[in-house]
Amino acid sequence: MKYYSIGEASAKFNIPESTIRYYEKKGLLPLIERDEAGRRLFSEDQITLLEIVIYLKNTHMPISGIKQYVDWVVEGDNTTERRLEMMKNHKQAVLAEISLMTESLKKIDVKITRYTKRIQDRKEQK
Amino acid sequence: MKYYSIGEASAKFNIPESTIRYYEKKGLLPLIERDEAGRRLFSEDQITLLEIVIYLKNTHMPISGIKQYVDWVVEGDNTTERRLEMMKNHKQAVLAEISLMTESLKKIDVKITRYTKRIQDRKEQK
DNA sequence: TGTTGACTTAAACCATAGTTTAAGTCGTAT
DNA sequence: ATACGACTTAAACTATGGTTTAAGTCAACA
Repeated sequence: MKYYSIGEASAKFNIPESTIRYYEKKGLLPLIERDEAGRRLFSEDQITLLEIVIYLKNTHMPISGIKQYVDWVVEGDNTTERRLEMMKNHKQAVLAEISLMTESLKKIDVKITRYTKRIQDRKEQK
Repeated sequence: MKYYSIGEASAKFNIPESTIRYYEKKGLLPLIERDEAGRRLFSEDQITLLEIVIYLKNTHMPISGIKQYVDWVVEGDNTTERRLEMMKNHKQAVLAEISLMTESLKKIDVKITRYTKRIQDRKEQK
């Protein structure tokens, strides 16, 4: 079974080591083993969990929410319903945010069109 | 020409008055007039600018970026090219962010499917 | 043997984006 | 007259999500 150092985990996901340490301190990465020298050893499972943490972070779940999720994962199978509920709710929140961004982007596109025209008009004026 | 009070602007966009005051202090809402009592009076144009500020905020442009944009608007027509450039760049950033969220959401959907199956299986087990 | 390079810690520090507080001024409705 | 609601300010405060610093350990390579 392969173990990853913090440097390897950092490189794999392209996030700073300091962020990984911060996540561990916040409880998002529980039960990390250490070697004799006290260095973190990430199992495949923990790398997978880190990946999930990153997906949740990418979709703007707050640290406190990710922590709750991870706590439920550690607690085991009897939290499946709660995790399902949470992920469904989160999905709706993410879809709402994407909608808001997409709608706002339309207005930005209006600006792009207007500025482009203005610049064109000025060129033709010359 | 209609003027809006801060309360009306707040209600129109459903954002706290304190946020509007904060935006003004940060330079996102320049040239706001005042009545004799010192109360803010928002013109139609300024309401429109506030709307743009909100769209940019909805798409996660930092305050400093919005400030730059507003400064260019105030500076006038000779900043059209710079504003166009900025909006184009911002659009690309927003599209990238939406992509990242959409991709991450797929992984969350995998979780939803897995948890749903697990719960179904347990029901059938009974 | 000594000096890199990869790691460790706790604690301080930082940026961002507001929110809250406290004390005060108006205009109007009772 | 007064009390209420809508507004004003500066400054302090908060939350969030890290990043940086300083001092140290350890293994391997020259």
